[in-house]
Amino acid sequence: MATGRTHRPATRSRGIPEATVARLPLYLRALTALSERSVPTVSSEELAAAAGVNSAKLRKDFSYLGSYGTRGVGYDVEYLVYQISRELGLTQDWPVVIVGIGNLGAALANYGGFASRGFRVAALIDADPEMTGRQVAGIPVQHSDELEKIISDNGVSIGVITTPPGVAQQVCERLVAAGVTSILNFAPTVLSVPDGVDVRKVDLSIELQILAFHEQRKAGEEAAAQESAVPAPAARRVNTTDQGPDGDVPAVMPA
Amino acid sequence: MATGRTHRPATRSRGIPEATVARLPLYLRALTALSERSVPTVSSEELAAAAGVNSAKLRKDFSYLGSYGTRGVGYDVEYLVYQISRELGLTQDWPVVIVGIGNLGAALANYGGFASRGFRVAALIDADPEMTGRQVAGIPVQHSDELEKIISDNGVSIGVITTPPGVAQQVCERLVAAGVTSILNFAPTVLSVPDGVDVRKVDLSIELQILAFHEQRKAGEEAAAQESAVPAPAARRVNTTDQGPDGDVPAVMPA
DNA sequence: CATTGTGAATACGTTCACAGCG
DNA sequence: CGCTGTGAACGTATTCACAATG
Repeated sequence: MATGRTHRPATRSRGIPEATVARLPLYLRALTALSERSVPTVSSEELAAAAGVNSAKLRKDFSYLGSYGTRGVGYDVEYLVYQISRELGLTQDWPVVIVGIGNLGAALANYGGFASRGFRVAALIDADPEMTGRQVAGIPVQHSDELEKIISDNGVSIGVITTPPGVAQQVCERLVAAGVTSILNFAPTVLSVPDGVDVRKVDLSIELQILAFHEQRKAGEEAAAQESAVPAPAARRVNTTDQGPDGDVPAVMPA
Repeated sequence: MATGRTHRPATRSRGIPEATVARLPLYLRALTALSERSVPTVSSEELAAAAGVNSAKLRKDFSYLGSYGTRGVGYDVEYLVYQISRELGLTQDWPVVIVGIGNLGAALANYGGFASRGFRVAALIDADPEMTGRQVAGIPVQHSDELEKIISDNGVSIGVITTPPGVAQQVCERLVAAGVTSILNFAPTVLSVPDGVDVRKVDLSIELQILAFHEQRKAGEEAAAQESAVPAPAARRVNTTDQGPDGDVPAVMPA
């Protein structure tokens, strides 16, 4: 078992850069909105603004898909929607299982944007017999004993893990053994999966910590800004390493 | 208003690379687990395995923080926990508000990993008068009329948006106007924020689409692999891509 | 002639490989 | 002697800037 690698590293494939792939859904969302407003064409500049990127990046991204634009004009909205959908594999149906129907699992089951775009919640699975048989978002919760059967009966290849961290690895292994090859992990754990299985993680706590880092830095800069009377043009002093008197002993807090 | 930039681009600062910052929480989590098991020291190799990265990357990351290891031995667990916590700004308390107490907001409010690590849910805010006054995770839900007052009374600088996409931008603007400078956005929208405000987004739909892309590619590779006579080892039935001879016109689906 | 598509330049991130050191 | 810390090499991503073109 390889340790939680996320993507095939070497595989040259047909080579759409990973960073580009990660932005395609963003473009698609912006394009879908335009499509709904019946906008026929859009320039790279406009679309980029709607997607929150810059236009050079967007054009480069699209260049990996092929030449779908018209010089002097822009891109045909419907056509691009289709091309990106196809590239992302959204023209087919993806049955998905959610394992762990606590607050978060239930929230995801109810999430509307799930059902759209070719993703279909094929089953909700929970280990708690209390949950079994209940309906969440109109879908019955099934017991985890059924996991393997559900996966194979429905041809599920994408699994979502919303269990407590303690059982996530174990659930992951069962999913993979049953045939799942893509996992979206909401549990705060590093999952180990065999080669060929993709894992993506969503981790609230990590996101907050990253924000805290930048927040702290901002505070440092402000403090520095006060120091000079004349507004220093670019006197960025940055939270210089001195963290007060001296870093003596920790004050560790629990996980 | 700048369009949803996520981080200061130019700012040279003291330069811990963004990629490194994003991994620090991962190291911290692994270290905390070791600390709980009273492991005194750990090598870069071991810690890297626990965090799901390779050891060269980990050592390089730590080198940006300073030289906290001992050659021939490894890293002192407690000391590293402290140094990373400090670097991330987790030695201080971060009051956080969650706006939009639907399924997801409630899930986050209940999320345990939230309260640990210096983050404290200072308030839950919802626009629905029905919700107001109810308790979620032991915290009373307050009406969004109070938003500005709550932010300033509690010195909140981090806001979490779990509203429907339609109101996310508007909520974002109120948060920013009230003094929030870091936003974690769960709504599937691009947020526009002024310079100096950080936005991070968590987007289920995007993650699934990225997985679908790779999943689709795997299917394609298999098909190719079949061409050779030898029985493909893991003949996973994969919902094969070909949606007909050629993609003629779209079949656009709603957002 | 506005806008795409893309080489070339730059910036950022990862990995290698080994000198330095406890 | 084992493991860290880090320059140098490599690879990936972003941005620039402009020639190509409908």
